[in-house]
Amino acid sequence: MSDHDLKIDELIDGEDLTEKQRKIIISAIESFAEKGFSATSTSEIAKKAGVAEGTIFRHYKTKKDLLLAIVAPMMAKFVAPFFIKDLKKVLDQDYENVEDFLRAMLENRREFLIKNLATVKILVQEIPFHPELKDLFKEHIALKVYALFEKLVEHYQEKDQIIQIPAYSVFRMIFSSIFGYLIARYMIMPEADWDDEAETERTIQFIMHGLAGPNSSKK
Amino acid sequence: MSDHDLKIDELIDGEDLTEKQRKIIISAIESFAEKGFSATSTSEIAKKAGVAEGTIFRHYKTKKDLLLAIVAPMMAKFVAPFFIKDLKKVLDQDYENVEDFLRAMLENRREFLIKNLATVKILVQEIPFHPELKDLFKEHIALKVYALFEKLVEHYQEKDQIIQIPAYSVFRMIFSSIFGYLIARYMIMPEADWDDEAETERTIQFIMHGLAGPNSSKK
Amino acid sequence: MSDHDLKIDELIDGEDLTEKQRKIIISAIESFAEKGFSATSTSEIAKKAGVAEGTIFRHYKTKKDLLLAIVAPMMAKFVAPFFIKDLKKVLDQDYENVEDFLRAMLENRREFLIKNLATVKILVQEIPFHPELKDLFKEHIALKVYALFEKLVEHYQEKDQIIQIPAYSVFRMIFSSIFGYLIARYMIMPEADWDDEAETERTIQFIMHGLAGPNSSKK
Amino acid sequence: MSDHDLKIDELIDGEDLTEKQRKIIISAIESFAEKGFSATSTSEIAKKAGVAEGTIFRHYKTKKDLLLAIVAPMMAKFVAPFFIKDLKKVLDQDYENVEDFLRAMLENRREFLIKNLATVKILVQEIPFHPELKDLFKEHIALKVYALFEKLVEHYQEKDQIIQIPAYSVFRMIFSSIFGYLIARYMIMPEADWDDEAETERTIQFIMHGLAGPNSSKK
DNA sequence: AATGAATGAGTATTCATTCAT
DNA sequence: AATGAATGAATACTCATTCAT
Repeated sequence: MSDHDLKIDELIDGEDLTEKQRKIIISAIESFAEKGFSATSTSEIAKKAGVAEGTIFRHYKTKKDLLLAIVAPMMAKFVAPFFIKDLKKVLDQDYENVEDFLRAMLENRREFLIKNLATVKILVQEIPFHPELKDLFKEHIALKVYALFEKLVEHYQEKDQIIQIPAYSVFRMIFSSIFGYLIARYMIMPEADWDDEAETERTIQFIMHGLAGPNSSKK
Repeated sequence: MSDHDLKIDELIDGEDLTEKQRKIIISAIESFAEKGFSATSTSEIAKKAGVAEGTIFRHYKTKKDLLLAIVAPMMAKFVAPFFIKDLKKVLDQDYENVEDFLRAMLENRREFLIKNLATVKILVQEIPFHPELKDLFKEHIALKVYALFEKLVEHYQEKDQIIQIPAYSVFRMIFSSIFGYLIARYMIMPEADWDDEAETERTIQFIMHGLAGPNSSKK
Repeated sequence: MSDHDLKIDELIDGEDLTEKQRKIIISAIESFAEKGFSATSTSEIAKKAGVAEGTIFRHYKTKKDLLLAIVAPMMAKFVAPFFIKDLKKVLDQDYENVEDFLRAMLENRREFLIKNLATVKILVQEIPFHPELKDLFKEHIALKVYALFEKLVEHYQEKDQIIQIPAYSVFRMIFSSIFGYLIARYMIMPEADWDDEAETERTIQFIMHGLAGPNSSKK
Repeated sequence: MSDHDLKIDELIDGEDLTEKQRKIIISAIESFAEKGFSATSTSEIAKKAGVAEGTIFRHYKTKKDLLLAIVAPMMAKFVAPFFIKDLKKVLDQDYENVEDFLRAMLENRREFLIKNLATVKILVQEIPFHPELKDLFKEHIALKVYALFEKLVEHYQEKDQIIQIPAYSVFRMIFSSIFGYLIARYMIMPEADWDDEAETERTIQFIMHGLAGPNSSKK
């Protein structure tokens, strides 16, 4: 189910990193997530990674390069593949109805979030301050993901499973609901006592009925 | 409709601020929103405000105090009043159905966002890094707003306008949908060409049907 | 016995000081003694004195003027008078022998020290860094005190109570012994359990025998 | 005679210091001695040493650490060894009488002072403001030096060369007299025209007779 | 006489980055 | 590849002093 998600290690090992490089990346992820990019000093990262300050700059020309080295592959390797694989399944009738698709997507994103919590935090927090990140994000999400998603919506709209509203509105609503849930669950109130199964189901049903429109009970 | 929202100026003038103090606050809001709290230097704020750097510290003992002076009153003065006033209206039958209430709330928050865009950006971006902010937020939202909201949900659930699921789930879904919309509209893609009226309506309908559940067409 | 020593208050009231001025001086003495002149900030003094920062500078043009206002009168008013009065007594045969003179001087300086501990501390600590202070000190000690002291030594040398060595050597030895005692007693180890009477006597005897020379037992 | 005293250079080279570190220490000693610790700025030290200001903080985490790096080894390496070596000589009958011991000690401390004048000045001036320094000093002087000194006094008291008064009184008197002399000679009035040989002799004789008591001529 | 807001130079310390080893 | 000493600009914050009220 989540075989298309890689572990952090895989992310990092993907390119041939030295042991030191791995330690630097891991330390940087921890610190960036905890205190923010610009509140984290390179000397702090070096200390936590157990390497000399100079070593960081041997591998990453600037501190910002280090940030990009953490955040860019996440966008490149993980966001896109998911939708591409899953869209195929939808079109190939693997998911006969929206509900199954939503459930699959939610669980898939949940696993991704759990594995990449820190990195996602960094991404979300730093995007507003770094135009390059914004551009990277737009490129990956807007052009690759959203384009596919649009077809998917049309697919279900033809089957009358989704109300006739613009695809971008559907996208926004699904996105808001699923990520609203995951963010609350894993980033805002991870310490609360969640009944994951029930909450997931409610979220799916909320989206389902919301998108089905007034004739939802006809089904 | 939005007479209970104050302008930034009012916020700032609320307490007797000197002219210099006002300039400092305004400059700080601008810079914090644009580059983030810790990437903004006090010398930069001073320069932009046209005051000496020392002047900042005469009024705000630390840079963090300056942040709190910006963010704290927003939570104290704006978040709470809205719900308290509107809840009354609901219980006094001013809003006979959920739909009217949601619409009022969405418009009210929209106006608030438009007026306080920068400050809200700062709040959202800095909350993860400052436990005091998190605490302030919890205190205001969780204790004051959420408690009232719960009653409201029960009120509509008794009238069968909302499906029988836990209030916190309802809260999360409404919150996700409305703020998902507003954030996309004003913070992520403000430059896009939005049909506000239609989009608002779709969002309201999405929530309405989502919360009405399978029997929504009965109505 | 100590009627020629004035209290701090008198020192301060000597010149007509306003209430605020008095508080400033007292606060400054405390802080200068505790942390040193240059480690003490004027704002700190103002706070401790309960006055506005500007008030200090209304009375004392600079921080250094404040230091001088504390230290200068002590030298002017206290160091000189003592010796002048006591020298007269010696020459008038009030003290027939060295011993009585030494005892009187030690007790007199002890009282002075106890009353002006903080101010003396400041004087001692700051003299090395302020040439004006050094000059003031030399003027008072070297020219007034030492000159008189020289006569006194000669007086006792003529009476064969003091060995025939240069007056400045005698001065140095007496000074070292008495102030060595008082400094140890009141500044270095004030918390120790001192038998003042015995220790005073030992010090006097030490000086007496030291200055009497090899024939001291003849007496 | 003074082979157990090391030069500043040795002090500094003792631990492996880089060239820059040496320059920093030397500049700091000069400035601290001249203007006092807290009136000396790190930028001033850096400039005088010809290094970047940051370099100071690479080697000494804080300005105070720099002070301790200067003052602590002086206490550790120089104060203790002297007495230990010399005490042995006394007990081994190398110094048959007090006079020889005093003379040796005075000359030894004189050489030490001449070589370490600036550092001693710093120590003396800063001790009142830094409890850690006071503690270090007490540890070295009180526990190591004084304890040995006590035995020495008893040794001579048994031989009837020193009057029967408490060892701490003897200690104080010798200390006052010798350091009173050295301080006057090298720190207060170094510019005066001193006849060192005669003055030393007078000081020794003063102590000798002072401690011998009334029966001093019996000898 | 007294205030306290305002200043700009200065403070100790940290920063990201470079470079010789 | 890795180090860590070295840097100089930047950092948040403090300073003594001025001045309009």
